[in-house]
Amino acid sequence: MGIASPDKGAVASSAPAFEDFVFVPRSDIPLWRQIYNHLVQLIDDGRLIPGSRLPGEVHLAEAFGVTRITLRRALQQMQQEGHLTSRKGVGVFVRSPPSVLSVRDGSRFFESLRADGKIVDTATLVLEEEDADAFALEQLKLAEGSKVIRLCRVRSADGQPIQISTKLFPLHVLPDFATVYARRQSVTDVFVAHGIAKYRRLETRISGGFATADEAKKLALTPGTPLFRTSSINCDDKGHRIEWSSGCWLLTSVDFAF
Amino acid sequence: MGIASPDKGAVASSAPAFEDFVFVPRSDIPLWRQIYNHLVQLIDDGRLIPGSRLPGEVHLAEAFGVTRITLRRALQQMQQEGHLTSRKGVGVFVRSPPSVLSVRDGSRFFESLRADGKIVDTATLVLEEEDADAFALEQLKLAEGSKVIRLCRVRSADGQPIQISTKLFPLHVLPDFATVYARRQSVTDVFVAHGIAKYRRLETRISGGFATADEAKKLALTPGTPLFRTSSINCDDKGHRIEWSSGCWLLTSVDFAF
DNA sequence: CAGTGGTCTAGACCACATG
DNA sequence: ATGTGGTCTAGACCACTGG
Repeated sequence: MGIASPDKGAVASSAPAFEDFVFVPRSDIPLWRQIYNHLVQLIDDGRLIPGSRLPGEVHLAEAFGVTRITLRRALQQMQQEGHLTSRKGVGVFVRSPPSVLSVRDGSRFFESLRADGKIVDTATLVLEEEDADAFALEQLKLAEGSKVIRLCRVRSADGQPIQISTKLFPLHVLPDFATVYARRQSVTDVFVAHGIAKYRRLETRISGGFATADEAKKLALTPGTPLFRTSSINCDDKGHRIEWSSGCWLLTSVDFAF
Repeated sequence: MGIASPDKGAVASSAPAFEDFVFVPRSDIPLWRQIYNHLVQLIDDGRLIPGSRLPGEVHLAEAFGVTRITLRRALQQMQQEGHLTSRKGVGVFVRSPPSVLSVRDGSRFFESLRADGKIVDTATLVLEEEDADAFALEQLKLAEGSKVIRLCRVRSADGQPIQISTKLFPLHVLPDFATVYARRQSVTDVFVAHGIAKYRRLETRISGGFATADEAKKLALTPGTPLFRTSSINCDDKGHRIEWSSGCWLLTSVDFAF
């Protein structure tokens, strides 16, 4: 499986997926669409696995017998749909999302993922205290001059990042956030450690958008790729707001259910 | 029909938006991106209004001083984001969605739209009785051999279609569906006419996808444009399922809130 | 340094919709 | 018949990444 490890040198051009393969162009379907279909098929069949590198565009174009521009039309479509990512000067990589995962109330995503046998990983990008700005004050209904905790994370399944999130918490409610979180890496555990055993969703919002350069980088996507944007507010059983959260999800990876 | 009369009058080539306009290319940003920014600006400023036609690609390319391919790169990006639609042999049309609208429980969308002063329109595409297939039986928990009513609609705001939906109803619960609906054009009124004053949402699902050729046509979009897909089930106060509904929404037009 | 993807040019032919 | 958008070719130069 030469293409499995991109760092090991051997690119997919020497892999079975692009050797002795037959590509018989038809005339009733655009060439780029046929190439697109062919590549999607390779991914669906598991002959191209997520994280692996494709042959260079020049080689691929030659293999399909088309111009580089025509080939790029196919790759571009696949990037828009989240199947591929490209890194300038490096190559094009398979970025196929691990099918669709269901999210019941926007909270316990990763249990269902683990149940599917996926290897789940959470990376903490930012964890800091700061003065609440106007937006934070409004969302968490805090008094002027309050401090908040900001937490930014990336979550991956099988090594493919599928969500980034930013959360804000009122510091005065969760004074030991940093300590507990450092030990457990779990927001729920932080709540429990502060005596908040139950909390409920006050509001959930879901909208759509397109990846900014920064989001694209963190999600290993091409800028402009469509994605879900969610934001939500949690409060404790007395109705006090204890968490504001916003996140970006791969459009093709999530299925929200309520 | 869908688009706000593109046939009427002069095209935008003779409109102020493309006369005496200055376009000074910079070297640190891709040309196509600068053209994209320029066009988006024109739409945001209201100098290009939804439904109007752009000058031909050849003329536009000349106006910007670039190749047609470079111009098309900009148009393509705008199509992906739902700002433009193209019709082969006809032209490119402004398809900017009427900002973002909030949907509280996935049901009373259009009141908020009307409150915004939008002109709302619902067109019925299909209304027929049919034998329930396996999927319909499962979703509505019907007995083998039941009949259902199928209703397909397109909803528009200010002449721009923003949603298509397909609904299934159990015929035996709503025997007078066709008659009442023909008179009122409202599903809620049909429920009321059958003694169902209150109903509740059993389940809502939201996922993402890309417009098929058929969906693209009905929504006046380019195939492959990203969109929301929703499906939901309503039941009466006794828990009997009375409606299964699925729909497609413009990604940039909706903001779901729960 | 060599190889990669990103951008751009200057042509061309086609299918399609409209008058 | 004309003009439109959709597709495709055959080149070219650049910025970036990696060894």
